Amino acid sequence: MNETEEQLPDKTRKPRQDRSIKTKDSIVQAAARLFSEKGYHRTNTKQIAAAAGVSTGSFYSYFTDKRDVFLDVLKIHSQAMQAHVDATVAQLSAKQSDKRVVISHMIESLIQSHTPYISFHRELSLLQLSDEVIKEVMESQYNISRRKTLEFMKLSEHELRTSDLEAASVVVFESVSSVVDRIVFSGEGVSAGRLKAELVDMLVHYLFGE
Amino acid sequence: MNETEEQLPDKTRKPRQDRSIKTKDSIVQAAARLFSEKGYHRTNTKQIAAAAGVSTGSFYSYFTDKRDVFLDVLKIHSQAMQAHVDATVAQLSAKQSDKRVVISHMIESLIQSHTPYISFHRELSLLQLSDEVIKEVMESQYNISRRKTLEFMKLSEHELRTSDLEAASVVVFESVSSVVDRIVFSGEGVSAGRLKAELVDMLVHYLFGE
Amino acid sequence: MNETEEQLPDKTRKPRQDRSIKTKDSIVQAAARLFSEKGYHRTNTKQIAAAAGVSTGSFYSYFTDKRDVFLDVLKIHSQAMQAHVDATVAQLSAKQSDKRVVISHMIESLIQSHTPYISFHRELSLLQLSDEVIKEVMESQYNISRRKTLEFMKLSEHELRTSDLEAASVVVFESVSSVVDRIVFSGEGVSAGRLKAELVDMLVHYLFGE
Amino acid sequence: MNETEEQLPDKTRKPRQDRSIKTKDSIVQAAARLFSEKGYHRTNTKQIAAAAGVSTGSFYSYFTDKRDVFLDVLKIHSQAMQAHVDATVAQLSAKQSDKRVVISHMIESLIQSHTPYISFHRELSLLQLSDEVIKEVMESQYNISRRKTLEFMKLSEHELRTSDLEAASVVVFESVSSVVDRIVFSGEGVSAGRLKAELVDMLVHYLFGE
DNA sequence: GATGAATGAGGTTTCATTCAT
DNA sequence: CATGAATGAAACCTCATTCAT
Repeated sequence: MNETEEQLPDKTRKPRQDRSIKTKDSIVQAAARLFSEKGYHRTNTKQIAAAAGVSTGSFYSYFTDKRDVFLDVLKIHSQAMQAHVDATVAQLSAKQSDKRVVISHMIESLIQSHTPYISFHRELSLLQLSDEVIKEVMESQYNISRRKTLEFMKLSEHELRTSDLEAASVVVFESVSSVVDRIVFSGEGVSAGRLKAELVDMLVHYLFGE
Repeated sequence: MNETEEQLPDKTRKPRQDRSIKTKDSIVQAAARLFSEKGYHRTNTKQIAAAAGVSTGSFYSYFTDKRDVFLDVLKIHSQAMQAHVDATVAQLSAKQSDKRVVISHMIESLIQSHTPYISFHRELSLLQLSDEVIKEVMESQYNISRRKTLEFMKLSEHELRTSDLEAASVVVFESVSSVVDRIVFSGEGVSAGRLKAELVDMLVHYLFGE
Repeated sequence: MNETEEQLPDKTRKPRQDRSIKTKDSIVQAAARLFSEKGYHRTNTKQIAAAAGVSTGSFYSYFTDKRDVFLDVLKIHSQAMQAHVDATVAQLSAKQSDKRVVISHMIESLIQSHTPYISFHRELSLLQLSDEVIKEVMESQYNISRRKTLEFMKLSEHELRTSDLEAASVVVFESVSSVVDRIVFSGEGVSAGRLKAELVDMLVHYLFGE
Repeated sequence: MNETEEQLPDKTRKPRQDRSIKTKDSIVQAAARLFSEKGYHRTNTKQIAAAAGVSTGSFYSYFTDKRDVFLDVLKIHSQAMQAHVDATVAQLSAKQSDKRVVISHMIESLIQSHTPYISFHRELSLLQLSDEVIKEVMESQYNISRRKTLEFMKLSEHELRTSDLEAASVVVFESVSSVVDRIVFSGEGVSAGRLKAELVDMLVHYLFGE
């Protein structure tokens, strides 16, 4: 977990052959699963290698270190998430449904895309602290999401109550994220349906005032 | 060489002398600081002991392990937080100010009480995953906070738009927590004032519809 | 931070390569020597590793802990001992020599096989106390030896004075073991030859009455 | 566990007052019990002090170190044992019973005196290895016992078969000790009665030839 | 290339002993 | 004197990483 990045001649293999790509992918998959299940620190490289069906030696020919896989897992996770949300947005915009339905779908989609990564997500907040690169990736992640939220809101700009769209997008994004987190993470307590209903209600009233 | 654990006769010291109490306290303080600064996993017991100005041996006569101090830090942190919020609530109720002001003060208070623990808070979500005891402490923490939110809302029950107070309290609590987190955590980006203003606006419209 | 132990995925290494087998063996050898020289408690894993010419890490990839090597040393020691005795028995039976000579050879053989492990042997009685597994290994060890004594006696069953062969085999085994121990262990005092002569005399008179 | 004894000005208290004597005694008692139960190495000074109802500080004003109590325990143990045997001898000699009965009583007496120290006894063999002083105490112990055995045998010298009394006394002592150990130590297997019967039989035939 | 054995720094934990109160 | 808190050396053990085969 170096913070000061030096430029070493890159020793890791750039997969060009099919088999190689598959191997690298299986390592990332294995790592993603283990990180989700047990967290970054309680997962060791030997376990990742074993779960991916390769030797520890091989692990290190695909990744410089443990943090390196983590970064890959992070990227893949982000892409999957963004893609899912993009798809949903595209679908929704086309249909031009009423606000309440749009927001409701949006949230449902977020719950879907969140679910596979429940605990991985938690991990991020921790590592973020201690690693500049991860911090940046996360930051950019956040910004992309926030900007998307912003753009999504701009589609209905003339109908919005607030004039500070920037701040509003943060508030909306955070609120949605945290409630979705709670829905996905804790099975117990208040039901998902009720929480979602209230969240939608809150956003509609906040944004459109009606 | 024992396999079947017999009774452990002399475990962690229960402070009898004043000096002892002070030592234990200084260890908790040091741990709290280090956990906040560097995170749980990047802090080791030797560092905690050193920061508290005691030997590693002392550390282990007050706590069985790192997790054990963590639990104490967690409790103290929670108590401080709850106390701060309680004080704010008490003050606000007395003044009977208008909704917007009340919520605004409330959020300000949360920001204040959150600030000292910025990163410690992040840590929690991670550790929660893998430790049943911590999970329980956190869960109970969350429930206390949620119930307080609920009670706070009930003070104005007849004015509220929603009928599902339970779900509403979760949504409100999560939204406030996450936005406050963002305000406290990231110095950059949209200013605290603007975020707070939008958050207040969202809550007022959601809860009181006006 | 786990409380409920999950499956331990990657415990001690099972030697697959030749090198690995050699390493494991050299650790056992080193441990055997050190345990004999200094006793179990005064030998630590670092010393064992160093004596075996490997790192502490290697030690722990072959054995879970010190007790674990001890068990291996114990097994190897026992096997060597049994083999030595078996060889002697085989040789003696063939020759059909007179009782006094047979017993004398037998004891001589025991002295030979005992010698390399003088103090290691002492250690056993202690550790036995506190470790169920070691207790069992020792118990089974003892039973094998006792049964062999019994079988050896049965070869001359019709000539024996006693009718309680079971009890007799215990008494014979214990007497022989302890006197052999004394012969091997303490260089000083009464000479080995004289002790052996008396031991033989005692057994002959006890068993065959003449 | 120093091997080279230096002459330090003795800091430990020489108990002159009653209370002091009682305290020292209770520490030795506690230590004896714990050593027997868990062995020397698994018993720590804190436990001994606690079991004796004193502070660790007090422990060190009565004994220079852990080994020091051990030595005391050892001495007391020996004395008790010798006394018990002496008493038995005195009683037996008076009665002038027949050989078989005498030996039988003797062994019974040894079993009685052994029982309270079963495992403590095992411990000795280990520590012996690494501590010169303990070695000497044990050696002298052994010699006293052996000499007593010798003297006991001399009472019937004219009836004995052997001419090498010295060697015979060793063989007798070792045989008796080990079989008694087995009787006391392992409750399972062949019954005490049968073992004792065979032991007596062996000794009688060996010593008196009949 | 792939393998898995080896490394060793760094973390955790214990406990005999000292010493301030 | 008694107390028990404090000490720290020394043991234990882990795991990211390297390297011989």
